[in-house]
Amino acid sequence: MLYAGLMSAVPPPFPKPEETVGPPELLQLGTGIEEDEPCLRADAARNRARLLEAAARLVAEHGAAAVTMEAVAAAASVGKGTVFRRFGDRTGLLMALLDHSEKKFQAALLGGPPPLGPGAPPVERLRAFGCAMLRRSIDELELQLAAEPSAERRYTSAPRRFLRGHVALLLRQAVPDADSELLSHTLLAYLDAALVHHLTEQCGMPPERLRAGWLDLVARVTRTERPA
Amino acid sequence: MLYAGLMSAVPPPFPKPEETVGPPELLQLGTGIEEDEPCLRADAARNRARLLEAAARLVAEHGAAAVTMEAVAAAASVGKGTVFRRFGDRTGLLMALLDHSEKKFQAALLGGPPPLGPGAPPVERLRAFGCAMLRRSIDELELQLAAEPSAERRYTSAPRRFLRGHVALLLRQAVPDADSELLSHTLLAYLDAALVHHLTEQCGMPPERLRAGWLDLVARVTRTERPA
DNA sequence: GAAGGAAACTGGACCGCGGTCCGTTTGAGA
DNA sequence: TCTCAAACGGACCGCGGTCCAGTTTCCTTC
Repeated sequence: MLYAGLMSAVPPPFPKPEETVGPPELLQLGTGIEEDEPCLRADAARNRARLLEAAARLVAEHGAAAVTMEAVAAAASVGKGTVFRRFGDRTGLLMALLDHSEKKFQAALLGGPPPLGPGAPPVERLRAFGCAMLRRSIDELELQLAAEPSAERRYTSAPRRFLRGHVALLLRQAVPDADSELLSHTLLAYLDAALVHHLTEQCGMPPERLRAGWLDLVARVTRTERPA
Repeated sequence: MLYAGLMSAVPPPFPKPEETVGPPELLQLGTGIEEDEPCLRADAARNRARLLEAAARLVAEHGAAAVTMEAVAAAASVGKGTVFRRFGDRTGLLMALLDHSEKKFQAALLGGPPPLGPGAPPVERLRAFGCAMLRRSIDELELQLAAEPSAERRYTSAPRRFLRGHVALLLRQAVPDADSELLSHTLLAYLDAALVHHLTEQCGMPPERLRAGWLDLVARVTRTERPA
């Protein structure tokens, strides 16, 4: 019984931190550029903005490892408890930092021009999706790595669920006979930030090879031919 | 400069903790059942054994979350520094706990009976490999999850490198025209402990479906037909 | 527009754990 | 027996995360 309390999901001390993106499976696109969470008290909104700005500055100046909760709180002239109340934990803060580019990407998938957005055949959209993800991963590698949730929560974060839903949707159209839910996990795994980091930084693979690998993978999984 | 020292790989305070398995890419099979690391002073070997036994007991009695370095040290009547000297960090300790089953699995791959071991056609060996991995993941889920290294080291741990080498080898035989290095990462990702945990525990998928998904994935990747 | 009260927010003391350091002890070869 | 590298152990540090007493905001009611 010594450690009994450690394992159960205890209710958080404050109501609820913040969800990075709309809860269920598909987000509703807003006006396009809205920044603040809707219902936030004036002081809370101000502190939230200051915290994000301070965190971004720390990342830019000292790298993601310098983003300790205490440092961010101090840099924003705010108490430590406030940071946790707003973002839940360190991962939540880092994910909030990535949220802007995340939202933009989701908008491009849902309403942007083809082949990334709707209008192109599904296999082509899959190809474009992977290439865009690889670009994004390479650009924001450090932050994406630092923001990686613990193993238990890795597959339940809102952005992840959205991406998976998107890929599964395209797969259902492209290969109706397959278990598109499982296949979508496989495809997304190829684009995982940690893997991309390993291959590019630690193995020295050129991004071009990763891109070619993605096109090949899509071709095999959908049993189509690789594009010319 | 405030955090300059945090990012570089500092030399460890003691010579070198311990590698879970032979360094390069392929392990050399020993007599089959050797337990201790070769050159270890008597007191060190004794403490190592006591630590592993204490850790295993803690896992069995209170779950992997109860395996804190301090608790293990105390349970083994040993200093905290000793635990770190022997195993490097928490991940190292947990991986050492998994080492026995790991070694057995590697032996089965290298010298066991087909289709897991050599002798069967490569595609068939791939199928068997995945099913065996799924079984193992499901059995040791908690420990495997707890032992997951940080994102930076996830793809460089010795067991991981071995498994990847094995899959890449089979892929080279089965689909010589593909980028088997990249494909092997994709296949291994399907068998990742965290994903298996998510699908079985959080989504409630029956293991049978995962197994079918693996067979389908292998078929697509190798451009073969699913077995009867 | 003033008053008042509940809900939300704040901030810093506090805790436990992973990881490091360094003075002390011990075991094995000469 | 002597010597010294190796191993030991516990004090120490920084960080993520929690708690709670005090403060602020906003909404309702007059």
